Amino acid sequence: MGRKRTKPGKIRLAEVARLAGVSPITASRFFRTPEALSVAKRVRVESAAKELGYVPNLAARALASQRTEVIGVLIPSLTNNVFADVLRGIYDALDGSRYSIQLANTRYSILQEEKLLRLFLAQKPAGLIVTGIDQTAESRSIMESADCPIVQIMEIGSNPIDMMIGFSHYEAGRAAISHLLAQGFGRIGFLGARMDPRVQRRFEGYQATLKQAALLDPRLVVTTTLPSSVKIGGALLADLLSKAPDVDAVFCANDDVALGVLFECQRRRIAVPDQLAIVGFNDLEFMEATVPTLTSVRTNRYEMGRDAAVMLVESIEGRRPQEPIVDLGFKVMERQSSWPRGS
Amino acid sequence: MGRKRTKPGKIRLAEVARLAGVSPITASRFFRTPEALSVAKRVRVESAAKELGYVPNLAARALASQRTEVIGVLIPSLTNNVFADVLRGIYDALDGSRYSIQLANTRYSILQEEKLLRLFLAQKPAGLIVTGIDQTAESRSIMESADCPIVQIMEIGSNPIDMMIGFSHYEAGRAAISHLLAQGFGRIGFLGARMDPRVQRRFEGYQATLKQAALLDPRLVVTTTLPSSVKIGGALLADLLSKAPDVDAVFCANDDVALGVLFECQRRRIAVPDQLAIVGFNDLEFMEATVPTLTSVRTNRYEMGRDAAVMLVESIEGRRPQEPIVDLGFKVMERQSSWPRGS
DNA sequence: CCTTCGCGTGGTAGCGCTGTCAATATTGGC
DNA sequence: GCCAATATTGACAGCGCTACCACGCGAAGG
Repeated sequence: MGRKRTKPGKIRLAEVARLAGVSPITASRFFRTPEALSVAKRVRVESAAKELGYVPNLAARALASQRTEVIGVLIPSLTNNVFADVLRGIYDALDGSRYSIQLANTRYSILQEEKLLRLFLAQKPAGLIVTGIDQTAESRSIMESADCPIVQIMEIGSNPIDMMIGFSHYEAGRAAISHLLAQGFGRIGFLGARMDPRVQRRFEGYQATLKQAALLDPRLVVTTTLPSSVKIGGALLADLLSKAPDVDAVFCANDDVALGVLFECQRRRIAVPDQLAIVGFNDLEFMEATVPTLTSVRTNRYEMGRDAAVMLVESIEGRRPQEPIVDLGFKVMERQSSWPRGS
Repeated sequence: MGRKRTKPGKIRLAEVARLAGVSPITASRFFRTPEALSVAKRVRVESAAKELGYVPNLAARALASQRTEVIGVLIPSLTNNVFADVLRGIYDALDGSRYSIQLANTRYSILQEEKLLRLFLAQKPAGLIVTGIDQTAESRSIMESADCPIVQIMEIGSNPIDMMIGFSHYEAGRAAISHLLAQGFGRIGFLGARMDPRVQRRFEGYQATLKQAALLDPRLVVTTTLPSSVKIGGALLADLLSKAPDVDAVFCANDDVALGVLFECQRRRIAVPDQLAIVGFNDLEFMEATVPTLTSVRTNRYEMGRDAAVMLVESIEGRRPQEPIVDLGFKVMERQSSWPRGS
């Protein structure tokens, strides 16, 4: 019958309470709502906990309170630099807080995302950060009925599940093309890898802007579903040049691709920007170190992660932000690779 | 007195057991040691669980069993591509397994690492993956008394805490320099950023090899504690050229730095490799896409993460690997940037 | 002086699961 | 056909913490 599992060396909350001369529940409150204790007891419990080296048992806490202090984070890729920055923002914001992070990788699959969502929500996280706005209908309904705050990151749209922080990839795509048009380029190609929903929307911005200028030409578009990489950038450019040798500028949906394009130009002795202008996307660190420096659309990835985490925590703790949708914007960083023709 | 907290909609193990017509403990065993059940009951419990959509409560399981199925991972940086690959290996290996990952970032601080170690171990993880072999004495003793398997990754050394997987950065540094010597270069510089312990050991390999060849010259060494980046690569080269204009090759402790060096060469119209050879480290994806292609030391990062996770799981489940130290080696990828002089 | 209020504190009873060990079915050996 | 050995199953009592409620007390109000 039963067992004697209690290890003698184990320091439990009860021991702390005993040493402090209070009831266990009072000691418990010290760790959750210290302001509810009288100053005297607060000090007593604090020193007792310190003396015993007490560390709360999170499993017991989770079981008793029916919730955890875990924030689930779903991102599509661990390799993509873009998400590394977002993650850094999230980790920095949550560093030193009571919350811990549970990270999972959807591999750009909304079905995988749905599966992970079920897995996460079953453990009652304190909050959730998910990437993008293209969840399955099923995922949406799971999240809508979840009883924790949720922040969608990377993009903004019109109907958030709960909260949202990001920017419009469509408008960013438009801005990139408007910049090239303003610089005097007219045969503007599009090179896209992966073609995930966000790349698609940049592409839509590209299309809309060129259509408006009556300069849209499907022969100028080369895409692949392969992941973006420097190498693929070279291949995409090679493909584009064979289809449309008169192209005078390319908008690359990723900076990796833009870097690959730059090297392909070097390989083929195509002058940048005189023969071909290049615009990338995300403004990764290397874009201002290349020769020539590469124009790119800067996105605030670190801030996105950081602010998403802050919004989430505020919301968890009952201080819901006024505005559920935060537009972090973007900025076209104009560099040498898109200098006006013949300047 | 007490409370009625039991939500009616909640599906617990007891419900599954009732529907399956078995005792709760038998249902419990189905999820842990299904082979211990008779086939008939196994089927009954399985279909009952499916019908009810039962999801185990991990907090309760952790509390009752006094252990978790969480694998803690401590890495120094979220930004560095190198760790992204390692992480991908870990996540891939653990995908679909019962284990979940708890990731934390030490920011290259062994004190921060010690703090995180305490935090992690207090929650009784199933296993731990830590980066490198340079823990504090305190950290080491904490880990040695932990009752879970631990894998140190990225490097190998002589006295593992438990298990180890990586390669010798010292030997890798030696190999890079031996390659340059073999190609006929003699004034070989070293450019290092961050100067974390692993970079230090590559540097030691550099020094030892050049000393042996009587070609070591402290003026050829330029380092910074700033994080590695493409931009810093250019700055380091500029610094090196001002101190030692006769340098004919550089070994960059990171590929980012190597890329920055390449661009700085383009900026200064220094021919690579005719005037300056370049060798990088890690063999990131872009190294074979540059113009000229860049020589680098390939390290098996994905495999390192993957195999570390596999070793850990095997060990957790009682199948300790024969050999606690796994050397994954490295390979000098010889490319255009280190072609022999005048070839 | 008594009532009302709210603060600070404590008692009790679980949260949902599993370790231990005993009890029962099943098998094989002679 | 009987007994020991093995395979299955179940009862019980927690794991360490917190939700709920109750209670005592001093201050404010009448």
